[in-house]
Amino acid sequence: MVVEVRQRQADRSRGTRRKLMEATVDCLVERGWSGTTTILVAERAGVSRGAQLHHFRTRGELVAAAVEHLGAESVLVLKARAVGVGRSPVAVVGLIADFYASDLFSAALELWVAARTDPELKTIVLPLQTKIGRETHRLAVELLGADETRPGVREAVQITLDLVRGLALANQLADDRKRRAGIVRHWATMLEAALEES
Amino acid sequence: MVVEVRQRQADRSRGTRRKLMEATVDCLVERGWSGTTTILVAERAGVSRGAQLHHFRTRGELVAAAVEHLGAESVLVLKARAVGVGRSPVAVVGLIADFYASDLFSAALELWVAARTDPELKTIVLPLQTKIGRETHRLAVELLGADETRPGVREAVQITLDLVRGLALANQLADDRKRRAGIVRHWATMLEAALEES
DNA sequence: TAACAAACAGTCAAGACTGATTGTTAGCCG
DNA sequence: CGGCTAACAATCAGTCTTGACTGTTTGTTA
Repeated sequence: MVVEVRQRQADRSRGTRRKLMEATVDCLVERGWSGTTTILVAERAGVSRGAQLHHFRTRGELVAAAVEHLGAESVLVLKARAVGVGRSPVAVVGLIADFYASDLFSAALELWVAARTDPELKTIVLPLQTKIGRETHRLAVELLGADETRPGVREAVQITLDLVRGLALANQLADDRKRRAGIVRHWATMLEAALEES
Repeated sequence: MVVEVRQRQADRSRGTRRKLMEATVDCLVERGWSGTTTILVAERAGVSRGAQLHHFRTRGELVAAAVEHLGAESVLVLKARAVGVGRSPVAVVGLIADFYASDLFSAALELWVAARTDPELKTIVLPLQTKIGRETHRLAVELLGADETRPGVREAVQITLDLVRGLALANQLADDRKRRAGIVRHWATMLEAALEES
């Protein structure tokens, strides 16, 4: 019984933390970095301010946790979507481009930009960004079935990722889907050639 | 005499406004959007708070003016740098990529991201962004000596611009110059092929 | 069952930011 | 020379955000 109850408590605790972290991400998407206040997060999470402060003593702590959460979730989402996607360059580039056009990226972008001028945030975001960047690269290589030992292939994959980030940027202020699709298609063709080139 | 003095006054007024707008851009670069407070801007500009409020009654007014100023300056800077640059794709792509890696872009990015969740700012930034995007595209076409009537050329130029924006993003948190140079070189080769392809 | 710990709720004071109000100076006009 | 206006200065009140503090409920251990 003792163990069970402890489990129940731990579960609840974890649930509350999760709700807070997810509410933080939601706020980032809806209100942006400066609009993400602790009060708003608590309200959105349906958690009292006291409970919030119990779990995350400062805004920094909350954000740090949210960043980690966001990073983990991003990778998961991307991998999940990758299941069942064709291996053709168009499909793969489209997949990644669409992912970068999602709300998750908007939230990440808010953190990214804020981290530039916020040292505390930077120490959290920078290493995570590096890690996610690497993982995304690896996933792209895998999905494309690319052979990185061949000359130019590694660069082509890098171009793909930098390009989709640029496209994602253009998508922040207005719906850029149509233009994006055209560019994705065009780049996919070039990428295919680069991958197959002997 | 009357006219002269009026002129002197008008000059001073314009100078103060300019100082305020430039200080706003500086603050954006150094402190980010939420760190750009009216007080800080006034201090940086060496202008009293009263004078500031005299010229720009609200924060919104100040920012709107700064955005316009930034836009105009960006185009000028880019065009100025373009003078005397070789017409080879490597040189042109490098030029644009370096420009997007400058402080001016950091400031623009702050506004860009903030505008996503700030309707007032959005109404200012969006049209200007469209305009600058078009001008940059035109400039790139001109510098590259590209013939947009040929198939794929327009898309190749668009890819170039979206790519450099993606690269600029990666450059925000850490100095990415080395990696960027490699990608620029690689893409320039692909671009050259795309432009010359009959 | 009594002592204790963890989760949670509500209140409050300090500090920051914005914008409004009031006062001052320089130069023109009649 | 006195009134008048534009530019500028200084102060102040209201609002928002943060995090500290105190109290309450629920669960745990001896």
